[in-house]
Amino acid sequence: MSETNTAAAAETAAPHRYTAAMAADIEARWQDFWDADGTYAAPNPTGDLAGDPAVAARPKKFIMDMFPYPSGSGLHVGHPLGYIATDVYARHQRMTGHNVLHTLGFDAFGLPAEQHAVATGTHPRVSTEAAMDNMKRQLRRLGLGHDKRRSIATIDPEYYKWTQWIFLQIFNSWYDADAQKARPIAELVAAFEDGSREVPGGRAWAALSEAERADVLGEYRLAYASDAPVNWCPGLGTVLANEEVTADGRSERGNFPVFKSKLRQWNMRITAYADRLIDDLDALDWPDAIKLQQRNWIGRSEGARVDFEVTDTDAITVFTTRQDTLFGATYMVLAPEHELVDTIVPAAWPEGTHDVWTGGHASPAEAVAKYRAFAAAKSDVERQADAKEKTGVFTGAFATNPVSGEKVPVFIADYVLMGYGTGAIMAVPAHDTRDFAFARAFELPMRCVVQPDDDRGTDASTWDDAFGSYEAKLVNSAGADISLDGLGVVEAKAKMTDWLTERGIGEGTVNFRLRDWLFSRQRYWGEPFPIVYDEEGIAHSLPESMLPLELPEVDDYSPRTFEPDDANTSPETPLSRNEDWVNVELDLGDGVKKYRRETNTMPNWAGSCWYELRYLDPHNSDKLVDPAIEQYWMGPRDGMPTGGVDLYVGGAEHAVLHLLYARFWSKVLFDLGHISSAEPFHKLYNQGMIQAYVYRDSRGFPVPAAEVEERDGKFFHAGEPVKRELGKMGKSLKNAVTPDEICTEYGADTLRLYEMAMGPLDVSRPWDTRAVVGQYRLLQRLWRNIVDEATGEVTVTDAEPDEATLRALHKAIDGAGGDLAGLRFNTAIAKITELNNHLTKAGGPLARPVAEQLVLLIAPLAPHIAEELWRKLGHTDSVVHRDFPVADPAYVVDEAVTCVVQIKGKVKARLEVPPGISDDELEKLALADEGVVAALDGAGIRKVIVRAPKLVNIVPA
RNA sequence: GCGCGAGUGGCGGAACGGCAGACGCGCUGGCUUCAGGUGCCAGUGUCCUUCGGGACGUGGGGGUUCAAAUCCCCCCUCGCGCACCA
Repeated sequence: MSETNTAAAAETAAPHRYTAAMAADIEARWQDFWDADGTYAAPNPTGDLAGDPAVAARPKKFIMDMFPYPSGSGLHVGHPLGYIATDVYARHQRMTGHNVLHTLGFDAFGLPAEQHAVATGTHPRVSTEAAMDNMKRQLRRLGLGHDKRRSIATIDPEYYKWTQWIFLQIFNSWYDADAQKARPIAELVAAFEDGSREVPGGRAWAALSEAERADVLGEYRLAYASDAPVNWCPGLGTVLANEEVTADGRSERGNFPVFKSKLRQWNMRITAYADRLIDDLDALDWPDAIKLQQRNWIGRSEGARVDFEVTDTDAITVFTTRQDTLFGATYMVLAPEHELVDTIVPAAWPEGTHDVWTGGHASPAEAVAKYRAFAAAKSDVERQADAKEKTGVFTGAFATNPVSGEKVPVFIADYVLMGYGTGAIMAVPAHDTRDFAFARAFELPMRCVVQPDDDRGTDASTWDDAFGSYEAKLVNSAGADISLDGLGVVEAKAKMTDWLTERGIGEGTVNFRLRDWLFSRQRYWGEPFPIVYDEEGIAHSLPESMLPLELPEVDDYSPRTFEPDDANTSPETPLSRNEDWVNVELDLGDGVKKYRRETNTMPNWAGSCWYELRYLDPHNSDKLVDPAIEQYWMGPRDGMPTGGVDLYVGGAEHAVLHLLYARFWSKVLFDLGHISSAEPFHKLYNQGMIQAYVYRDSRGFPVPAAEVEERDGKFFHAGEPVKRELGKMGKSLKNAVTPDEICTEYGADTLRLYEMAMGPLDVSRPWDTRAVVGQYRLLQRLWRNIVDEATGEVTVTDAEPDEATLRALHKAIDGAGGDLAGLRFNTAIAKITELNNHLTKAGGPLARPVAEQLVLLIAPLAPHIAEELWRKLGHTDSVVHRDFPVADPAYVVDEAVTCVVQIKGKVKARLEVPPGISDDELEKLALADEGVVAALDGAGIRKVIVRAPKLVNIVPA
């Protein structure tokens, strides 16, 4: 259908038919009304957003979407799926006695906005604000019931003042491992001063210089600068967090290669919270898949540290989860970057060193140097690609296996990563796939120490792969001081750990895959760090009174980018070009001094780490959020021990980025007493993606989907056959459909219904513009059931509704109400449609209560038409705050139900019976039924199963 | 490779272990209309049918059960996540 057709229909059809033009008029009027009326304002218990105390006294519901990134290309119909869903849910909750907070802000700092700005030559603030205005217009057209007073944008200085404030809270805190919580750094300083805590290094606090003190504190702060290797992406000109690097070593944005580079960067000590981030998942109502992803990302491994002596003074410490296999450790591997490598390498190869081990090099020093250079030159991409081929070289050194006393060779190899564990492993080739492959390549001995449960035997040299099962018993594991033979893996681990601990050569320990969060970026479009450096280079935090530290206006905001493949480059921060801003004279409490500002900016995750809190109290200039307000909306309560947002809807792609960072910040703020909920989001729901067909021509290029014609199941564009596949919706695939065009064609209520009716919210499914008309017809029939198309007058009567109609009505109320509360919008719509079809078929004017309940029933889904009909029915208030209909149980059951009579599970007869019929009575009726008697054909009856009133199953003898 | 999740008409999808295919699209026929479109009414899983009805049917194979789309085992296909993490 085209726009002209709809317009033509409007001319020729009945003058008061529900058309796209009428929908547009109704929708615009009610959107204006809601804005003017403040219909969706949610009252706070106190402060500038306090309101009706009766509403504020209700149970609260805080319903949130993952806020959008203002993209220059605007929205397609896939974007608002989640926003419509939360809006429908919020409206239903509002109609069932809740004080509902529902709003939407913008996540507006970050790379894409900056790239767009660079590409178009406009300042990111200008292009971002234009994009936000456009998106606000598109979203308003959908009739979303947002409390607009609470909307925020992360780029507003009044917002990022508090992002900076939280950064300073984190900077000025340390993690007290004994108390298992963050505490102010001042308390640590006090403990150092009074000697209640020993200063690392053993010197007195008073004896340390200011720089030395800063270094010590840097080891404790939850936000700290360090020189650790980071992910450097020359193509983007910035460093990236681990979470922003793909599995094949490329940047998630832009797909450029990423290199490991030692650069001084800011980090957040999220690893201090690793245990709590795992443990607290249990209390959250999140999809299991997301919880699992977070658990895997944090990667908690229980195992042991073990020391292997190499020289009289040095030992290699390894982390292993298989301390039970220590007797099978036949060699060791250090990461190429391991600092011990330099000290253990001997001057010459030991007598008779295998050629495979030396790599053909004349001396260990040469071999190691060559291999290190080889490994360092590899990008992460290459390293991934080469994962199957094991490379490495012998260091010339031997270490002592502490349990067998055996001398084992020490290698360096890039399959051992410096960033995990201790950067060193004991290799047990018989029981680890990677060690097995390496041992094969380097002709190293393998010793079986866990008896395989298959028929491969205990001679590991004959095996095809390593044996890693835990369901087996230890063998060949008896030494002078300890024997594990005959023990299961679990017992053997415990025994070995105890033995190591007693000897002081190891201990049980836990390792995490999670690394600290790299928090600085070399970009312009982000929050500046509220940090300055004095002339000694010591970092100082700005006092709260100097916040917000505004992003300076600059002429050149472009990042300095490089050849994507050139690892020998280093980042340059755009802010550093701005000498006037960088060099400042400030009084930080000890007189005016010269300082240099930090010129990195925060990653775009910063603003989204805490925005739920600012929705609560968006205009508070003294506090992040008023405690009473935070307590009301976020505080722990019955059934929700951690507190948090009641429903958070968004895509699953944020499983380990935003959702992990936000949980971390919540925990720090909670520890420091600023908020009452240690978790930001109690219930998380991942909506599926709206997919779209992509049509490609013979060269594989996408052609505009709107211009494709279908003939006999084949597809053509401009006469040429094209291939159809299912993909994402978007401009690049030429298949984007915008909400604007659907609103113009049918109206926002139709769009809302269609998106909700397509299928379950959490499942992805293809968009089909042709099918939208189905929901348009529903609204037309709804309208026609209440309004005379010729006169525009309401047609309801004061006559009593008939029994069948009441039953249809109350069944729909019962079913749809439960479905809306359970986010099952597709079946809710099906039930309302069924009711409406019943009413249409019944014909004649509706009884007033039926019409009114019908309007209230559909109000959460199609709010504009509901408001209009409600007004036409003579009401002067809005449906938004009306009570959702309540089903009368007397009418929810049918007058008569169809009972099926089965013989051996196959339906043979149907009986109309009263719903209250007893099992005995039903069985008699069933056995007396003619069809049943005929089907049984005189056969005896072995058993009869009766489930009154719906089923009888007869099992013949 | 490891770990999750999903396979139901032409399509999107419904089905507390109890009538498979609700609801919608599409399609077929009819009414309205000069006509197209809109709107309205009826039909629409497959096969057979003497038009009463009957048989088969939820990716494939096995099992549990009076009864399986639903629970269990094996296999196939697709999607997602992780991926040298010791």
